[in-house]
Amino acid sequence: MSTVGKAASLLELFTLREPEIGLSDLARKAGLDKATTRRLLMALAAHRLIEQEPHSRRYRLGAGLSRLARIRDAHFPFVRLAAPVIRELSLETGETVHLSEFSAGALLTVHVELSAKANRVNVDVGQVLPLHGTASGIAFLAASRLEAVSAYLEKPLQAFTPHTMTRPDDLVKAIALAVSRGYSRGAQGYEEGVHSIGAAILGADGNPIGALAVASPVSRIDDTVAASQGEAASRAARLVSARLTGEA
Amino acid sequence: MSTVGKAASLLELFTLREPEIGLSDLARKAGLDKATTRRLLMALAAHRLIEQEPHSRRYRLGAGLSRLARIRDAHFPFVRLAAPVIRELSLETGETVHLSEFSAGALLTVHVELSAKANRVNVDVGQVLPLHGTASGIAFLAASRLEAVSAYLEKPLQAFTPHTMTRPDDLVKAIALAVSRGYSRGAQGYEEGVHSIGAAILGADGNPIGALAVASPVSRIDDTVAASQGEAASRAARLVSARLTGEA
DNA sequence: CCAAGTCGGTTCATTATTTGAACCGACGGT
DNA sequence: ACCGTCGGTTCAAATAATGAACCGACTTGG
Repeated sequence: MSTVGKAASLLELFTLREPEIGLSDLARKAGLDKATTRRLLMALAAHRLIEQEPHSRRYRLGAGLSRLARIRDAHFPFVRLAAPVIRELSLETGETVHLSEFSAGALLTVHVELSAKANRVNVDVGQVLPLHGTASGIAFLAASRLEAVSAYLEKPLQAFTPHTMTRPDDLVKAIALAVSRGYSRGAQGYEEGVHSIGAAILGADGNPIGALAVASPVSRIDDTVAASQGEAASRAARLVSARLTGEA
Repeated sequence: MSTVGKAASLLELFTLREPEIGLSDLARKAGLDKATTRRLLMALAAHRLIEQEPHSRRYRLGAGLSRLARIRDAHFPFVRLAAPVIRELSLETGETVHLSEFSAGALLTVHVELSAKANRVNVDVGQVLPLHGTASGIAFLAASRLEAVSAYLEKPLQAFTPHTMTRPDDLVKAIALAVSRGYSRGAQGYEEGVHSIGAAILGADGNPIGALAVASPVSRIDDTVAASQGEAASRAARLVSARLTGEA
């Protein structure tokens, strides 16, 4: 792996659950030498992508990241415009709703609004969703150009649960159904017990840039509920798309 | 420079004014070879820190940055907690107010609330403020441990305008004054025509972690106005500090 | 309609940077 | 007093980064 890749991997070790990590721990988790890890951290710190807590000497993500994220957000206000719609959809359905953005061949979860119910689906910001295993992904593929879909289906597809669709034929059918309905429906393709309704969000050029999904415990879902969630999700996705392209 | 440093420099080329940049342009601005630049970009893109617009083939900051910034913000909610106070202070004073966070020996501007007035001071998110040339910096130093101040004053101090204080003695006096008043006052030390009132924001351990400042055109300021801005800034900074440490 | 300049992207021999085992001193349990 | 681990450092060996030259595809303008 390139040195830059290693440095980026270090950044990715920091999570909501573990936002501060010591040097040795970091080296172990990254599979790098301690000396190497330290050099990388110093290089990152020089650009404020990493900070070191002066007291405990542990490392954490740096202020430069907030800065860069703000520049990106000002130019590409995906989360900012979508967040209120996501919240509204979560309130309307009473379920967890998450927003994801296409990046490097997969969907990256960038915003989550959790259900108020005790029995709910929990999704973490930062989770990477495969296109073929999630409702969001199927909805995304259904909105993609045909050649992009074919290219994706040619690669081997990993199974995450016994229910994950890995045969291209099955996926083509699921995608066709999503196209006709305007939303996708999937259950337990990525995690057991989770039912999801997905809808794609389109950019100015008509190509999909992300997706949103309503995630519920399977026990709470029947066809009627699914259909109503589908309508709501589809409506929300169209609203976000419209706002992104300057309409509405 | 380390390879990682070069990659980080590439990220820093993206600004609010120029959020998308082509390969050749990027290489020129960074002073790197085109081939090198491309390799770095690919490594960054693999970790979603950079994206490439499929149509124009230009590069922009990636979604991974939003993700990392969110993790950092959840752990260290500086901007999130301070933003409403900054806005309030801006409305109260009618002037531009900016918030900065200490990082790697300087203050990094992380949030700005612009004055509604036509003649106002403009500050950009991302601007790096030196500790000795700005009111924010003096306020920060005034709240720092003495040894940290001495260490900083030992290094040579760059002059940004003819008014920049570069003699350690002058700075020690300015810092002492800021300590006694609870806020700092400075004019044109960093940019001509700008008057600033700064106040430090303290973390849980009592050490400063950043600062806020009210920035006005010098023409609008007299001692009375400055004193009232000082009181307001000091109050706002204490409120942010309290919220950060969980009080209030 | 062609020539010149640009763009994004690629190649591969040369070169410089990265790497990691061993080693500090300091700290915290037992 | 001992052991393990911490953050951090060193330097010869190994590996990854580098950049001049080259592509084909577009734009521009004479």
